[in-house]
Amino acid sequence: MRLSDGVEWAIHCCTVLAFVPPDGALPASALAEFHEVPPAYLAKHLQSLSRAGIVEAVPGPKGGYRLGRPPAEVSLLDIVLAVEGAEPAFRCTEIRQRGPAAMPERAYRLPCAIARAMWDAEEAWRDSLAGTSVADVVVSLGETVSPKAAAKAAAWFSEVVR
Amino acid sequence: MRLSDGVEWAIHCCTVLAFVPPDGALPASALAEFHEVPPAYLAKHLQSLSRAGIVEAVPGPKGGYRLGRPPAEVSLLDIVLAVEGAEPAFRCTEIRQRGPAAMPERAYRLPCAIARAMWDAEEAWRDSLAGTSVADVVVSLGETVSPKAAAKAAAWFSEVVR
DNA sequence: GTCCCTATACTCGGATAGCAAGTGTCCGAGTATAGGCGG
DNA sequence: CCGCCTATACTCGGACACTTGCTATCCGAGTATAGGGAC
Repeated sequence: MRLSDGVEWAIHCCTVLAFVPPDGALPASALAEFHEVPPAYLAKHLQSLSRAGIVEAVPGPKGGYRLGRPPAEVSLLDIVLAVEGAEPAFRCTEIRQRGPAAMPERAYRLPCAIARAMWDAEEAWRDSLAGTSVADVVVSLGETVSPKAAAKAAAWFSEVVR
Repeated sequence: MRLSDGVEWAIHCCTVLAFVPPDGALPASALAEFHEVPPAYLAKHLQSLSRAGIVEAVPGPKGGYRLGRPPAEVSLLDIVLAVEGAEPAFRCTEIRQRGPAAMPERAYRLPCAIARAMWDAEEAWRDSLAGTSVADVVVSLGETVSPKAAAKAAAWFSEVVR
């Protein structure tokens, strides 16, 4: 099991976009430069965020991206689902309904106990992600990043924000 | 993000193996037939379980697999880690250390707040899986499977177990 | 000097190749069994 | 008749092709801007 690298990039981008004023915008190229990742590939993931309404796209010159709603209302789960898709990681293929001990279909009204256990675990994972917002992450970053680093990032930010 | 199909197969196999007496064994071919999955590919996953000590392999004629320890001491997490590998799903590539706002390496002693949030969620997932044993699953199955289905499976089982 | 128009340059968006990991398969190494042989 | 030996057949174990999905990229559609021209 492996999460796409795009998830990490998308979350980092959202934390940066949290500092963009509501009428401003930050181009994808700037975000790619800031994180030193392939611009075209990052753009692909930003499009996923845009489709999900997490970020808002502004076309044309002076355009770019900004958050589609307040940082406190964007959970990490929203971002993960937008990038990775909403399908569950565990997919029950109902192998219990096959083989020499198989029964008529109506015998399988109740969900498979194994699938239920796996889905419960996945729900715990999603709950944890849903309980953390971009605003929370920004606060945590503010507590762990040194003032010098914050100043350096702020200086870069003021040059590329619009 | 997607879990391998082998995880589902491995868990189902362990629930079946829970019924094998301590001095008995069940060949991989029988497990493949019971679940109607490719025998060679299932064998690959059973080997992973064997390496992890979850199942015990008995070579030669009258050989096969049995659980390596009591069903109550085999958690779903053990199985998932054996099949999928122990690497975390989220991998922090430390992109915060790159780009125009990067700082000297010693500025990054504290772990990335984003990675920490992702790992916390993953820990919740693992805790949930660790809290469910094969014995628990067997009990749940006993409660949800119809008596007729159980009898049919038991009949098949008594013919292939050794 | 002011307003309007047009050409421009920059943005996002979807469609297109390349590669790695999961999927599926095969053949070889090892062992308990079953049968045959000798005592 | 009993014990030993050997050949057999069945098991697991690791090494080899193939396919799906992630990784990475490019080009086209749309828009606010900036400059030039007309009034």
